Amino acid sequence: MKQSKPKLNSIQKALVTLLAFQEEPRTWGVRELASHLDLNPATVQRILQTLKSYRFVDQDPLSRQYRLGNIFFRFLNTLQSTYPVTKAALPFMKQILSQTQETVHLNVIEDMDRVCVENIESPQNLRASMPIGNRSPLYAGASSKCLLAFSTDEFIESYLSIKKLSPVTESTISSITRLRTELANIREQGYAISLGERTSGLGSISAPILDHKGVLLASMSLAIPEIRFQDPDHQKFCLKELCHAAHSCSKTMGYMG
Amino acid sequence: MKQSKPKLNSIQKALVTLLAFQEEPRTWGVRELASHLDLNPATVQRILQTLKSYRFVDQDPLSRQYRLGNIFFRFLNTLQSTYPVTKAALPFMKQILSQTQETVHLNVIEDMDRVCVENIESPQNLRASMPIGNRSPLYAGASSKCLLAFSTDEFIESYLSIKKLSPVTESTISSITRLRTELANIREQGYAISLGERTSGLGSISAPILDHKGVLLASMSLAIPEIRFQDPDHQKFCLKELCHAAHSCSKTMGYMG
DNA sequence: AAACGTTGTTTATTATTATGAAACAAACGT
DNA sequence: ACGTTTGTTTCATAATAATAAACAACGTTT
Repeated sequence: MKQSKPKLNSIQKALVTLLAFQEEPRTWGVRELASHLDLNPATVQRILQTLKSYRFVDQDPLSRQYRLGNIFFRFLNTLQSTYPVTKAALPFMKQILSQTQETVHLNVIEDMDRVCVENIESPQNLRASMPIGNRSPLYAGASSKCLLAFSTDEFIESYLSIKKLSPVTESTISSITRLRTELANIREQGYAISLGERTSGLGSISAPILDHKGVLLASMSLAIPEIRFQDPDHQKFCLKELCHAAHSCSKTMGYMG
Repeated sequence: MKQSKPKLNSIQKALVTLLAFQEEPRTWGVRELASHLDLNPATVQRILQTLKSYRFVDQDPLSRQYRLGNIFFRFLNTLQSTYPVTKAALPFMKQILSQTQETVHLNVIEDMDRVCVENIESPQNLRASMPIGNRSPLYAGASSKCLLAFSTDEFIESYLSIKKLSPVTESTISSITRLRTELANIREQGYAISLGERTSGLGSISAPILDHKGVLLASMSLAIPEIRFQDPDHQKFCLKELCHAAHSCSKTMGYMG
């Protein structure tokens, strides 16, 4: 439910309509969606028809309900070739996988959240999963904290002033002062570590990828099941390899630290 | 360059603008894009500003050029949870991976092309890659041919009447009559096999996933480097496991063959 | 340095365009 | 057979987007 009337133009209405499909329920009827967005059903109807004709949405012939069109799968291709980080990081990620045998993933900040933009899953039977598109708040998990820690001070401050630290699991950091010292630590040591902050039983190590100006581009991370995460030798090895790879990748992006 | 004036409304113009980012070059200036789409620069300017405010596009602060916004990464998440096939197929794909150690991928038809919607890469050093969003024509490669073979006759006919069989590699099928007999074969035996039709040195096996009405939902495929593909035992084993898994998945989707 | 040719962006007017209440049609549940 | 819901279409009206032209900010060339 949108509050009041912010007077959207037709394109904005179309985009808001598309965004609605990211929420639950992920299929909508015309009137249902119209009242959710506080728009006229006829308007939503016409918008959906237009979106449908360009395959941005699909309509189930039976239920007549609308859902997101799989044209979006195609944009993924474009994204990955448009963003230089992803392409640059992939070989390093493969290298880490073959060395550590753990799930590697790459994350960026998108609208004050962490979003996974690339991944390679561990071949082991017990492995962590981290699908592309996966999202979490910037205070939960190593990848998230690493991204936040290496952001600009302005961003960190605005983030901390806006966001409430609502716990994701029982291990999630819930105090702002604890988060601040944690971020300082991460900047100091150059990597982030967490266990079960986002998913219970899942450990994670993360290091930043920086560009020629030292500006944060992404975080490269390993997601490791707790049972292997708690083996000190394995953790130490993973940490060393990850930091090395992330640093090499940063150098590829022009960073000279 | 668009021909003539099909009189698009504003939403259509916005969608066409988004679609332009799938083409090369993948970053656009306002005037450049305007002349490409045969639209007024001011119009494109306003559209881009709107798209930018919703993060459907990003603007490079330095070059002022526009590129696709990584909000699209998020839609991927939604897609994969919206389409029941993807969710249903994943466990079977993992199973095949652990049995065959080869890259598994899932494909659907999108606007007369094959598009990869899910994948798990082989852990081996020599492995085939098949990223999500990857696209190919429906006549090149096992996954593509399998999708086409199990489509409706109407679709096949309209496809063959519209598309030209332009070779992707030197092994690509380039004769319509040969393609027809190939499709009949695939329907007969229930799976498709190819070697180097889309990528030289890459073999592929594919089987369809059907719903309760026997309608095609997707094709599940193995992508195998030629050196292992040409081991008859390995190929036979992969084929058996893939067909078994695809059939089990079809049953999950309600198919009773 | 000055003139030029590019950009991206803004402005103001006109006419096209989207809008929304109501009507319609089809499906479902009772 | 009824009422209720759905998706969809209609059409007069009002709001919106389109357009050409001007503006501002760079780079390059003269």
